[in-house]
Parts: sequence; structure tokens; C-alpha cells
Amino acid sequence: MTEPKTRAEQKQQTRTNILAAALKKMNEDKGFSSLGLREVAKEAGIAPASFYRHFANMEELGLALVKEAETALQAILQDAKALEEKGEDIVESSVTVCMEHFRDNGALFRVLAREATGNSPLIRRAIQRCLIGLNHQLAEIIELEMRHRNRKITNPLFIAEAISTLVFNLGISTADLPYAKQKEAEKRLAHHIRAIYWGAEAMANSQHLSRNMMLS
Amino acid sequence: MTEPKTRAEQKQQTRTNILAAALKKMNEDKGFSSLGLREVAKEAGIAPASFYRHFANMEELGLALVKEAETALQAILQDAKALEEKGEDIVESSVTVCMEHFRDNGALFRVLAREATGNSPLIRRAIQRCLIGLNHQLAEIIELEMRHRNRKITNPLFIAEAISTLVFNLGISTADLPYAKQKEAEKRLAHHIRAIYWGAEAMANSQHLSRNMMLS
DNA sequence: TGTACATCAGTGAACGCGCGTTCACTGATGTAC
DNA sequence: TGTACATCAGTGAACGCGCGTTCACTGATGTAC
Repeated sequence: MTEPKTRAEQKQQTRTNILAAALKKMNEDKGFSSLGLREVAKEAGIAPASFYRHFANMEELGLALVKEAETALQAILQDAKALEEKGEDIVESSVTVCMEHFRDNGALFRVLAREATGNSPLIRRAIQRCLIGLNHQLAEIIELEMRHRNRKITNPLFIAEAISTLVFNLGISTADLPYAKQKEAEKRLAHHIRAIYWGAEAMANSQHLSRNMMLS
Repeated sequence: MTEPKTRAEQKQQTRTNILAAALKKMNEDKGFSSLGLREVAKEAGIAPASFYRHFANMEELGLALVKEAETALQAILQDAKALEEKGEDIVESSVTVCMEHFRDNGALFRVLAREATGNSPLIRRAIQRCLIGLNHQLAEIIELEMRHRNRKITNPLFIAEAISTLVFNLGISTADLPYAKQKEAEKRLAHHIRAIYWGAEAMANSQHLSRNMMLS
């Protein structure tokens, strides 16, 4: 039997069920702010009142979901870093890995994107902090990659910001599309990112490259 | 007196009031899906039942808002095109103009961004169509600009997509920040866009440029 | 122009409904001796 | 090990509330003659 035993484990299990229920409901209806406490409780198989044994209100549930999403995003970065260290083509393979994660955790990331401009200031700030942190980590990975290849680019943090914005948006808007469309989106995304890399490198090298490349 | 006279004008005025009320409420609470019919009616100064003289339900209101946002976005593109024809520095000045529009219509664009992954499939599809159309128009402007300057870039539509995504995201997430922060965001945004332009040009010229610029 | 009638934007009251929240409770699990 | 007591996750009933929607209405505006 995989039945949990202690009370603490039981409780943890129920909490997990609530989070899963919220995610499932969001995948159906879309949108956290239009998600009701009773709705979640019903999906999770508990009485509405039981919800309060785990969260003081829906906002706290939202914060817990953001934390889950943050963990999932960290996992993507870890994968990307591993690829980098293996010396693989970082753009092509990172994009593929990314999209896989988005496929698995589409609902989770959609919460993040939605609530980044959502109802609760608390949740909004939590997401902002999360994304800023991720950008810094991505910037570090990019710098590492550049050093390995003896390249120079301008302001890696800016580049990281541009890349993560694009990945995030494309990823979310295509996560529930059919496979062929996703693959096509991957190509576009890889193209975008490569353009940014090249541009950043061109900017860094602009001192000793022909001036006629300078644009606006 | 600027009092309207005919019944049709009166009705139009009330409709406008409803849209304005919805926008105002959204700026306060954020989020269309958590906006109530009664709430909007109250803000607009009409009885709840009167709402139905203008919209069959909240979703129709949402669609009307999307249409408004689309018009506002078109205005941005017109401005950008005008700048291009004047021969000004298109990146720097377009970004400034863009951010001005985002400041004026922040609430409107936030609706667009939110509901792009929102509750109503009808609204979602309307927004998708709108954004795709805009990307095509932007791509045309970019191609025009490139021809004027005797430049070549890769796939202008891809580039337009990357640029509009970045502009849209940065614009929305900074529209309600203090002025100094906005100016700083403008700089970052201009940097991103320039990197993309340079990258796209570098990619287009890669045949007759030194190979060591090829990255991943 | 004046009169009789039609239109229809806006109203106020009423409806049934599902919401979030509270509370005293139950009963299995955990602990002390 | 057995017994008596404490803990606390989960319950079911009840609450007041604001929601979306309906309906017959009002009365100013518009139209026909």
C-alpha cells in the first residue's frame, strides 16, 4: 500500500490535492481570479470548510502556486545550464528543453503570466521578484557560455531579459497548441534568440567592426 | 451646452460611459474576469438592468474593449510609420512614442494582455487575430525602413513578432511605474530592439561576413 | 403647428443561486503514563 | 501493552450577501397625419 500513515503526511497529501485541483480547474476555465474556493474544494474532494485548514484564503493558494511555478522554472534553468556545460548548441537545445517543460507545466506557467498583471498586489510582487531572480541566473549562464566560447556581448542582463520575455510569451501562447504548431513556434523562437545573440555580439564588437553595420 | 440631443446620441454616450466605467474599475481592481455587471453599471451611473440595452452580457463588453484596444494599437503603428517617413531614428523615437501611448492607454492594453490568456475563447481568438494583423503591419514598416536605408534583414515578420512581444510586455509591466523607472525601461527596450535589428542584419549578411561571428 | 400614437433607453423590484465564512461537531491519530 | 486524554484534519449545516437576470413599467423622444 502507498497509503500515507502519519497525520502530517495525510495533511500534506490533501494540500497537494488542493493545489492539483486548482491547476486542473484553471486548465479548464482559465484564470485564477475567477476560481472559487468551493469549486477548488469540490475538485479536491473535500468540504469547503476544510480548505481553511490549509490556506487562510484563495490568495494564499495563489502564492503557493507561484512558488510551485518558480520551482519549475528553476528546473528549466538547471537543464539549460547542464546543456551548456555539456557544450551543446545552447540555443537550439535550450529551446527544445524549454518547450518540453512548458508542455508539462503549461497550467502552472499560465498562472504566473496571468497573475503577473493580476488582482492581488501580493501575488504580483511575488512573481516580479521571481522573474527578476531568474533573469539574473539566466544572465550568469549566458556569461558563462560566452566566456567558454571566447565571445563578448553587451549587457548580458538585458539580453537575458529579452530572451526570457520571448521564451515565456511564446511558450505560454503555444503550450496548448498541436504538436506541429509547437515545433514551428520553437523554430521561430530559436530564430528570435539567435538574432538577439548575434545583435548583442555585434554591439559588443562594434568598435572594431565596420561602421556600416551600425543601425539607428 | 454640449448636451447630446437625439436618442441615438444619448445611447452612444451611455455606451461610452459603460466602457469607460469598465476600464476605470479594471485599473482599480485589475482583471476583467473578476469584474461584475452590477459593478460596471454602478460606476457608469445606470441601473444594472440598463446594461442589457447595450450588451447581451459581459463577454460582449470584453469584445468591445478589445476593439478599442485594437484601434489604439493601430494608432501607435500609424505614429511609428509617420516617424519612419520623416526619416527619424526609428528605434529611439518609436519606443518613446510607444511608451506615451502605453501611458495614455495602459488599462486598455492590460486588458488585451490579460485576456489573451483569459476565460473567454471568443475574446482570446479576437485578440490573437488582432495581434497577428499588427505584426504583419509592423513587418511592412520594418521592410520599408530597411529598403530606405539599403539594408537587408532576415525574415521581417519574425523580427516584427519579437519586437512587438518585447514592446508589449515591457510597456504593460511599466505603464504604471513612476516616470524615472519608465525612462529606464525605455532604454532597456531600445537596447533589446537594437540588438534584434543588428542580429537580424548580421544573419542576413552572414554569407559575406567573417564566419567567426556565427554563434550557435 | 397640434395631436395622437409608437418607440425604446432606462428603471426598480423581485427571483433564485452559489458564494465565502462561521461554528460546534466527530473521530481517527498521537501522546503520556 | 493498555488506558485515559489531547490534538486537530475534516465535516455539515447555517448565515448573510451580492450576483446575473427577468419583467412590467415609465416617460422623454421621435413620427405620422
